Amino acid sequence: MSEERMQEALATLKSSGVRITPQRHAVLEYLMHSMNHPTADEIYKALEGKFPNMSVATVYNNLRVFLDIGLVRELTYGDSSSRFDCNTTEHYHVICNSCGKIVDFHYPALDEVEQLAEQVTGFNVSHHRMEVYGTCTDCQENKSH
Amino acid sequence: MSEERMQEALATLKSSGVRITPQRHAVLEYLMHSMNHPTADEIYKALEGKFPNMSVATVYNNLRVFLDIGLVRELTYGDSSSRFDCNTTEHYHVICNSCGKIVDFHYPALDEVEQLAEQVTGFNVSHHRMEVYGTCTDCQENKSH
DNA sequence: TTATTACTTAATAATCTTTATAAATAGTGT
DNA sequence: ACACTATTTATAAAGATTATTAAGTAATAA
Repeated sequence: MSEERMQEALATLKSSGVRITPQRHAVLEYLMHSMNHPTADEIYKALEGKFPNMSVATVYNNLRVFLDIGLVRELTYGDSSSRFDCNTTEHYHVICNSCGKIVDFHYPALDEVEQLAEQVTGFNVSHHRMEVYGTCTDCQENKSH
Repeated sequence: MSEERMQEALATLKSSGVRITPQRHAVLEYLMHSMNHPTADEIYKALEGKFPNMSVATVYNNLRVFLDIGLVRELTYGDSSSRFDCNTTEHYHVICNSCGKIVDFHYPALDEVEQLAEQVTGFNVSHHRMEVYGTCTDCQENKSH
């Protein structure tokens, strides 16, 4: 299942004329298989074992390549570092105010919002993003103690 | 009109036991009267003339105070620095992919999304945010040349 | 196969935003 | 006016990201 997506992504890269290097492959693979929207640093740390000499810049470079092609999305929240999400299926995020946990949340796309925004502002709308904030179950329990 | 909001904000500060210093007053005033969701640095630069010795830290300190009291909201987008919005009336933002312009967009609050998110994830939901992205009218024109 | 070229990596420095620290200053209540 | 404490200032420090440059590596053509 996620193998398919991986093959598809590799094909997209190839057709965009992007070389598939071992480091690039590893970053993409990590993104594909990770469910927690990692930061650049988390990716870097996770691949340290496999690529002891890899530079942080390489992670950033490759993330930018993926971003440009549209393979991944960059998510910026209040905290200092960006997170990267390669889940291309439409979904929203629910974020814990207290521990920062991010949970995927499926909801029918809000097309009518985009349409109204276009009418009201004259923008040529491309997409939207939404996040819901709250306290996750773990943090709710911790607080009650 | 915005004078009322200013008075109201000052009252909120006072009742929270926060001192109203000239610098603090100026930062708040600038936020209140600015319509373009400024960054901390923009605020700093704008007040440089009036307060030649003001420190950047002062801007950040005051912004945090305002955030804690709930007078302003912090907006984090893809670009490097946070923006600050003191418009407390509920609204969403439409952001230009090309020039970064931010336009306010009024739409009935998506309460049902919050409710469903609560049910599905078990979170105790506090709020949500949404941004619509696209190309603004100016950038559409520029592209067509 | 070899050479050429362009792309990619790695190492490092630099930049930029934001936060921490400590001393000086200024508000506020008495 | 005095004392107490919050706030400002100046500076340094931290952290994330980008720029730079030299070295390495894949793709392509001769």
